[in-house]
Amino acid sequence: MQRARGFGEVLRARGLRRTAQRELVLAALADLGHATPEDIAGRVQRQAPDVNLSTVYRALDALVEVGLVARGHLDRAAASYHLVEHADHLHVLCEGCAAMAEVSSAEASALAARIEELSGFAVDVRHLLLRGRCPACRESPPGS
Amino acid sequence: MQRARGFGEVLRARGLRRTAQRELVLAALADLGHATPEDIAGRVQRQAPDVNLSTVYRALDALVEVGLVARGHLDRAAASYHLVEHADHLHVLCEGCAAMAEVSSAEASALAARIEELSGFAVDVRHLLLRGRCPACRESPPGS
DNA sequence: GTCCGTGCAAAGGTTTTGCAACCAA
DNA sequence: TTGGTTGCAAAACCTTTGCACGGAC
Repeated sequence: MQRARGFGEVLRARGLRRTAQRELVLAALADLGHATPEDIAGRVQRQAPDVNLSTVYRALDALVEVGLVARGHLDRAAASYHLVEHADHLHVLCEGCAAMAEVSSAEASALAARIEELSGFAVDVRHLLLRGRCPACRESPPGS
Repeated sequence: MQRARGFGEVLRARGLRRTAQRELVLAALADLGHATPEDIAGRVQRQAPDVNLSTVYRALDALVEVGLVARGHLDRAAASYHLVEHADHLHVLCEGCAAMAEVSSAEASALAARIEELSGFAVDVRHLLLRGRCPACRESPPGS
């Protein structure tokens, strides 16, 4: 697992520690792509049943803080996490059926540049989650 | 208040009713711009103290359903709502200091067109919420 | 009169926190 | 040894739901 290289240093540089639980969370994310904390906990617990859900939350916070993991919001209820290195594409979630499409984040770089020009804000388009309707659901609008 | 014109019809067309509470929620959103359900309830309760928070949630659901209000997510904890008619610009939230910039949503139309071309998904860029760092916070990165 | 909407209170689901034991450095 | 990390359980938090009453149409 090459990804683990550097992992310890990144954490230590912020006074955080490398632990088995945090590695398992990272491995689960590599497996799952996008996942909620509960998904991740389920995956982690297949290897280490004693890992607590709150540990997963804390591990995710730590990993987001050091920049290895990004957080998104799929819906009102549950947060969604994914590896930053997996985020070379932006995601489009269908509001009708929850299907997900992926588009190269390069497509958004022009927008990011324009926003920076206009507002001075640096936008990170690698972690962009857009909402829309997939081809199938476009034919059956929300208020039907 | 011109906005209220048509409000009743829009609701009735879906078998919903025009009520004082729903008008107050709409007025609160017009006042506040972006707001969480709790913000809205607070604003509404200045005029009508008996309006319950759960009524605000239900009113927001109804208004989202008829297309007058849009829902976003500012952070993990609380949902954010705003008037659709107020959504002719996309929002950029600073992850450092929570400052918000607004950019014409026309800037994103090229991206939306490209995504549709690539994936078939219709993306609604009027309600886009981006995350980034404002000019001031860019100088003090998250892990400092 | 009918049926939707409301207030209240209770439940639901997600996330956070306090604390003692544990472990990485 | 030191101080961050974990598991457990309880709490906090946001949101939804059941029910009887009230109001829109």
